[in-house]
Order: sequence, then C-alpha cells, then structure tokens
Amino acid sequence: MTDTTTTPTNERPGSYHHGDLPSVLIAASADLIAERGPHAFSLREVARRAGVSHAAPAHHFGSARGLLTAVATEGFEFLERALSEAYESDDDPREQLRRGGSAYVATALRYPGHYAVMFADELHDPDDEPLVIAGCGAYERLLECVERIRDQLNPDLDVETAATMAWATMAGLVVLSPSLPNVAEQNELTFRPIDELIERFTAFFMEGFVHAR
Amino acid sequence: MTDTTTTPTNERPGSYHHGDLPSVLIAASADLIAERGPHAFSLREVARRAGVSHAAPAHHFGSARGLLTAVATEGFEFLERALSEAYESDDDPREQLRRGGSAYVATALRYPGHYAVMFADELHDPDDEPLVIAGCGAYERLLECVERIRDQLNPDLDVETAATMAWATMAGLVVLSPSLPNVAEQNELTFRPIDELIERFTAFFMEGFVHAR
DNA sequence: CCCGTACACTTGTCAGTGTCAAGATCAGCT
DNA sequence: AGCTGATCTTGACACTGACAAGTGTACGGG
Repeated sequence: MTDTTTTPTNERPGSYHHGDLPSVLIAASADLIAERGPHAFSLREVARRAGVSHAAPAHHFGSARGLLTAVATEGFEFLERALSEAYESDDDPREQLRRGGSAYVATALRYPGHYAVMFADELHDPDDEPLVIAGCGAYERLLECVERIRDQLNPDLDVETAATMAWATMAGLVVLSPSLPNVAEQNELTFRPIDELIERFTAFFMEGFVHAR
Repeated sequence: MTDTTTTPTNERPGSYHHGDLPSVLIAASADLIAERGPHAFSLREVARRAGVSHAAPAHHFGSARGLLTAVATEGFEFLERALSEAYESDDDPREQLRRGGSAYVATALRYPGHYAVMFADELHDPDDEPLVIAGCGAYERLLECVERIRDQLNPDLDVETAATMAWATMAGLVVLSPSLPNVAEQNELTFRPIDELIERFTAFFMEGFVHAR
C-alpha cells in the first residue's frame, strides 16, 4: 500500500475511469520491483495490483519500457530532492558532502524499486527527455556541492572529476551493499554498517579533494 | 577415431551429443546479454544460438537462474585473473592499485554480459557455492593489494574499509560509464575517458590512504 | 556381438508474458 | 441531445520458463 505523489489522488471506486492511473501504476511498479526484482516486473502483474485490465498500462506508457522509464524518472526526482535537503541542512561543505552521500545511499535503499531501474539502460529509454532532465538535475545538485568545496577549500580542484568520483563511490556502495555482509562473513572480517563506511569514505574524499592538484 | 581425451572441447558436428554444451551455453548467454541486455535473455534464445532444443539448457543448469549463476561465476573468475595479472605487472603498490582498477573496469566492459549478472542478486543464486568462492577469490586479490599498501605506506590504514571503497568506486564507475558521455554533453563539460578518471581516482585514493588515521 | 543402463537431449504441453487491434464506456463540450 | 476524444477492456498472437515424458547415444559387461 503506497501513497502516490502529492497530486490529489482521485480514487473513484465504482468509476470506469480510474482517476490517476499513471501514478498508481508507477507506484505499483516500484513496489513490485522492490519486492521481487526487476526480472519479476510484468505489465500484467502491475495491472493486477492496480485493479485494471492487463492492457491498461500500455495505454498510458506505450510499453513496459515506457513505464519503467517513468519509474526511473521519479527515482531521479526523489534523489535530487534528497540531495537538496541534505545540502540545505548544513553550511560546511565537508558536512554537506557527507550528508549528501548518506542521503544518496539512503534514497537508493529506501526506493529500491526505483533505483534498480535508474541506471539499467536496457530497462528504460536513456534518451527519454524527462528522464534525462531528472537525471541531470540530480547531478547538478552534486556538482554545486563540489563547487562549494572548490571555492572554500581548494581552488585547483577539478570539480567534474571529483563529482564523478563521489557519485561513482556512492553508486558502487549501493551495488555492493547486499554483498557486504556476505563478504565480511566469508573473510571473517567485521561487518561495518553503511553509514560508517560513508563517513570514512567522505574523510578519504576530503583528504584527496583538499590536496588534489 | 573418437579421441577420448579428457579435455571436453570436442565439437562433434553430426553427433547427437554436443561435446561441451554447458560452456557453449554459458558463452551464448553472455553474448546474448551483452548484445541485448539481461531482460532479453531467454533460455530458448540461448538454446537456439547453441543449435539445440529449447529444453536442453535446463537439463544442464536446472533453470534460467542456474545458467545465469554459472555466467556470473565465470565473470568473477575472469575478474580474479585480471586482477592477478595487473598486480604481478608491477612492484609499486600504488601502481598496482591503479592497474588493478583499470583492469577491473576493463574486464567489466570487455565482458558486459558476465558483469551485468555478477551483482544482480535477482538474476543469479547468491548462495551458490562456486559463485561465492569465485567472488571471494576476486575480493581477496584486492585485499592483498591494499594490505601491501598498508605495509609499505601507512600501518594505520583500515584495510577492509579501503578495499571496500576501492571496489565500490570501480563498480560505481562501471555503472555510470554509459551515462558519462551523456552527462558531460548535457552539462557542457568535457568528457574524460575512463582510464583518465581511474588515474585521477587512484591519486585521490592514495592521498586518503596515506593520510588516513 | 549384443544388451542394458546411464546420460544427453528432444518433444509436447502448460500457464504466463508483451504487444497489437478492435470494441466498450465515460467526461465534457457545443 | 449528440458528438468527440480519451480511458479502459476484450480478444488474439507469438513468445517465454518449467515440467513430464519420450528418444537417441555412448559405454561397459556378458
């Protein structure tokens, strides 16, 4: 049971028209993927969960890929919002970077259904305009944060490279997160919770950011 | 006539028995996924490419998931071999780390069909023993490299965290690699080739590794 | 030489899937 | 009231994974 977006959800029970079927379908898709993985996603199962006929989703989104593209777009919007809030919550750019990283991973783990689609080029349409706009929006938030680090800590910092590295590390951390407990167990090492890793990672970053040429 | 050598690479054209169907199926699966993505993978298409009936793959691997697990296992074996070779090619642990990172990304991009499955828990069986062994093997190579860095450069280095960070960054870089050109174009920035990024990343790492408490 | 067994693979079938075409239903406007 | 267009349903087709049962092949012991 997921609440849809902020738009007024006119659920009209007995009505032929659904009210706001597209956003209900997006939410149902994200739930389904979160529960059973992207491979278990199916238009018919989504339609079933939304209580509509099997072909209704295709009417709004054209195809399975179209629906997943919409899910990915919403995911990037969530991410941009989470980064904005993290950056607003403190003035120190170091702390901003740390909170942003934490927010990135938290968002990915909180919306696993969205995140699973966001970087899977075969599942969505990488050229879809709303998707590209949403993705760039999130990236620009990060870029601004790194620019503040450059302005206040190291004018020689290559903003683009640093931003790519920060994003890549967080993205990699999300990819590895399910495996981390297993790996720690197999190698008889202590398992570190993700937030602790992020904190240490940020310290590493800062060391490199401040001294980078 | 029929050479009964234990090596199973005997393609016997007119034969009923295929010779070495399992490895042919693994290769066909990797090719198919590399060409058309994991969602386009199907046992029947793989069987078609291998020239066998639609149910032959299931006989050897049990299910689609079983076949993909074998693909992932082979991918980790490739990765471990690539890391080993990279580490053997130089004595300086800094240079080893750089070459290892380069080898990681190169392997992922060279075997995209394998890599796409290796970290997708819903596509393979995470508890499959050969898979776990292969995955841990690759991780141990990296761990050894970071241990050498600790021994020679910074005895206080937390090996586990550093290794996780290195792996996460490379994994994230692979995830982002298809998007990087788009992002650079959208934001009117210069696109940096991946090897250049890796080089800069390694410099960042070292700064953090050497100074980390 | 021949037979029987174990394995490798095929054939057939089932429910479930995405997509398309055509039909049904409804909201809103003139 | 009637028309129009958007929303959703129904039906069909080729495709999929999994299962059951059958067929072909190799190989070792008589």
